[in-house]
Amino acid sequence: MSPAKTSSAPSRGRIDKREAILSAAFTVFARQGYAQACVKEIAKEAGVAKPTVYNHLTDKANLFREAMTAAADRSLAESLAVIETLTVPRDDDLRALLEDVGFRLLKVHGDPRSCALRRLVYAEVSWAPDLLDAVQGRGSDRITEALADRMARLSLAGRLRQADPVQAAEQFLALLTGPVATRTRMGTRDATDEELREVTQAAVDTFLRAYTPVA
Amino acid sequence: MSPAKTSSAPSRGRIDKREAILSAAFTVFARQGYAQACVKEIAKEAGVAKPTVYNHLTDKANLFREAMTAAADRSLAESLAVIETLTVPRDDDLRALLEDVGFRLLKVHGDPRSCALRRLVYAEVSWAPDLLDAVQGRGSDRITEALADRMARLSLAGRLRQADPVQAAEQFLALLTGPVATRTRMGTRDATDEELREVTQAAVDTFLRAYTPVA
Amino acid sequence: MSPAKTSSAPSRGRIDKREAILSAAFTVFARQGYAQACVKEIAKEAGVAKPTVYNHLTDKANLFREAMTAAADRSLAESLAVIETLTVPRDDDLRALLEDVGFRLLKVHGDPRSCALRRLVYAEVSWAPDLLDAVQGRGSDRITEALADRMARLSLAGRLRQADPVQAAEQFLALLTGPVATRTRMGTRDATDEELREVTQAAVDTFLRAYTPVA
Amino acid sequence: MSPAKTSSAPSRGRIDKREAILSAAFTVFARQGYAQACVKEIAKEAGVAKPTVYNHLTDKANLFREAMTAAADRSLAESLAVIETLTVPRDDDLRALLEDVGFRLLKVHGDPRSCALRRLVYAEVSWAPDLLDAVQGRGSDRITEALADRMARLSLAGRLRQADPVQAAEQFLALLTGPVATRTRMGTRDATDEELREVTQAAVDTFLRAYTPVA
DNA sequence: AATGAATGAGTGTTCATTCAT
DNA sequence: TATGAATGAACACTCATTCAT
Repeated sequence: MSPAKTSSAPSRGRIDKREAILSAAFTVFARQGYAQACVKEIAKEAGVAKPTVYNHLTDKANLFREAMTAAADRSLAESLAVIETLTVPRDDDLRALLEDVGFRLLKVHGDPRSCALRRLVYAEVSWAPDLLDAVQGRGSDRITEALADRMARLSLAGRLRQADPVQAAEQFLALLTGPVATRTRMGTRDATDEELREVTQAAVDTFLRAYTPVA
Repeated sequence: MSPAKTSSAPSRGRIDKREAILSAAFTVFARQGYAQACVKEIAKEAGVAKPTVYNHLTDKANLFREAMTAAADRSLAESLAVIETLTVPRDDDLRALLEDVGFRLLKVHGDPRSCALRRLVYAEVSWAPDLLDAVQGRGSDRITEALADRMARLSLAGRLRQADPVQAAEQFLALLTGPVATRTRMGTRDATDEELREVTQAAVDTFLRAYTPVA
Repeated sequence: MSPAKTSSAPSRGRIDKREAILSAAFTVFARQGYAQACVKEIAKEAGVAKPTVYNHLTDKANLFREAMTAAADRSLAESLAVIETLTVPRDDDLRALLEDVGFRLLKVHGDPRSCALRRLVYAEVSWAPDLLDAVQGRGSDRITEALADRMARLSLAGRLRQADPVQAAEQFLALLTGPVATRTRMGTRDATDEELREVTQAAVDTFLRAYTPVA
Repeated sequence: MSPAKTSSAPSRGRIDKREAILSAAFTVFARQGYAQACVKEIAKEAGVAKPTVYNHLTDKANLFREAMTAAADRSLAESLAVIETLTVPRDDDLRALLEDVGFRLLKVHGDPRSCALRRLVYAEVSWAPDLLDAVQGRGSDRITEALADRMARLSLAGRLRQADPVQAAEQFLALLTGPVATRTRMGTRDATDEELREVTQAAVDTFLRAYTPVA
């Protein structure tokens, strides 16, 4: 049997290799930053020869961009999956639901790969401003929008007061991630689940105090 | 007679030159990032020869650290000066005061040099983790603490409800800076004063809804 | 049935492909020089895949040699065809005949492909000295010899004075091509037909002054 | 005593090093051609480190140009010195004088460095067309002009017939160098002095037959 | 016989750093 | 003390060449 017949695709090997390179690239870039990372090391990490990297991805800069957007897509998908679960609750326990969603968002947000992604964008945005369109455009913005959608539904259902849903979403996210950022020393230290719970509870508490309908 | 005895300090020329180098270094690092910046260009920007940079600051890495901490000190001082003005107001207009302080904090936070500083810390923290001690230690942490002090006083004065002042400070800052970060695309776009006002008002509004005493 | 049996030769497709590769190679080598030319581009120009080039021609160096000798053969044939027309004229107009032959030799000599060929030989002769055997051996030398033959006949016929026919041929060619070389800036600029006519007339004039029988 | 006080110039070391590099560069380029030559080898030949080459000459291409023009200047100076000696002879022996000048021009022309220079210009002119302005402009053209000046004087003195002096110069040079070029296989083989004498005599003979006044 | 994919070797160029002045 | 000059190490990128299909 010839190797790599794991899938039915005609040239699965090529795709696998490309993805292996992108994944290795993200790992190395995350470890060393863009400029310090050298293509040779990325190639070694991916188990291919250096020119193969160039065959597939043209350029160090392009390699960087592709690796970043791939990582951003992964990260976004996880966050959206969490937000998906924020529906209008049947029983009265909105607080528990928000805490659950908030906690899981923080877990995704604090995931090493997410932290590395944010750090890299921040780091290299000055010479590659299109990273923002590729990463923030598919990332934070769409997260805020998705969350705003759910906030709007909660308002319509009378579970939150009438307010700009985008602003509510922004603030909910800010209350979650802001405090965590300082505590994890910008993502260089892991936060314990207890810390995350604590921050989540504080965030949800403040959020509900500000957004619970008065009636 | 030695040159440049224009001031009373024992060797003022030396100090001036050192500061010129540090300032030039921050400018260049901010423009190009650590790895892309080259000492030659920093030296040119400072108006000295390359070896002079080494005479004064031993190392590229050390030069970076010194330039960063100097910039961090400047930035921190500005923020603390703003927080200084957050006293317990005599009249009833706490909201106006918070909005004023918040707005000015955002102005400092959004200053190009502050943005560059944050970006650089984020960018290079992986290989220079002591940057955080030097920058965040003297920066965000002390800002949060200083703000927490004032929050505590407002609570004691009955102007805010009883609550953990550190948490209140963290959340106040988060409500301010979180939404601004996404809107300015991580500091790569300037925010208009109107945007800043709007975010400030929303932040203060939510903050007061959550922290006004119930009585 | 194998494809491309349009001709009677046993495997005409193969020959066609080989010639396509050689022609493409000469074009690319002429455009970029040996070292700067890359096999990939030659393959693209020939409309085949890179390994096909290797299948047919083993090596870059060999590809070069084959392309060069093919081009040299083409060029030589043209020159010889011109010299063929230099017969002993029946009427008295030797001058007109020489001018005609000279002009047509210059046209062949100044043809872009001839210029490129000369440039390439000159350029790469240091590492591929056998190019000279392949190109000059079949080129200039045989041209001189062929021309010397006709000079000898003209002497025998009493139309030129008694002299070493090889020397006469050499000098005739030198008087033609020498002045043209400088004027066309070594073949990088085209010479107008007027310029060529002028040079030819001067060459023939000098030649006839020197080689007309005294009687 | 400190080293390199051989001359009075303030920074003679720098100039020496630059010239050493240029000379080494010409040697290596002549041996290997532009593309095959590698800067590392040039540096080794010059006895300096590779970056020193870049400090002095910026670029491989620029290094090439500078080395070529320097060599062209040397070569031109030698030829002009020879032409300088072609004055109107007092006695009747114009033939001997022309043979002497012609022979010495051929020696210069056939000098290994001159041959290498011509080969390199021919080789690389396609990507560096300004080489022609730098080399032919200062080279062949000025040689032709200088020789034409002397031809004009000889005509005025009645030693040559009235004729376009530029054309006479061009043809004289062509009659000398043309035959030599083929015989030395484009400068890859040395010509013996006997061969050179022979060619010179033939050239001068033909030239005088064509340009001696009829009277 | 022809190709897509992969590779090892090698090049130009940059830059932090040191030394002699 | 400040500098011009020099260097060693490193890196992005290219290309001729080969193998499996």
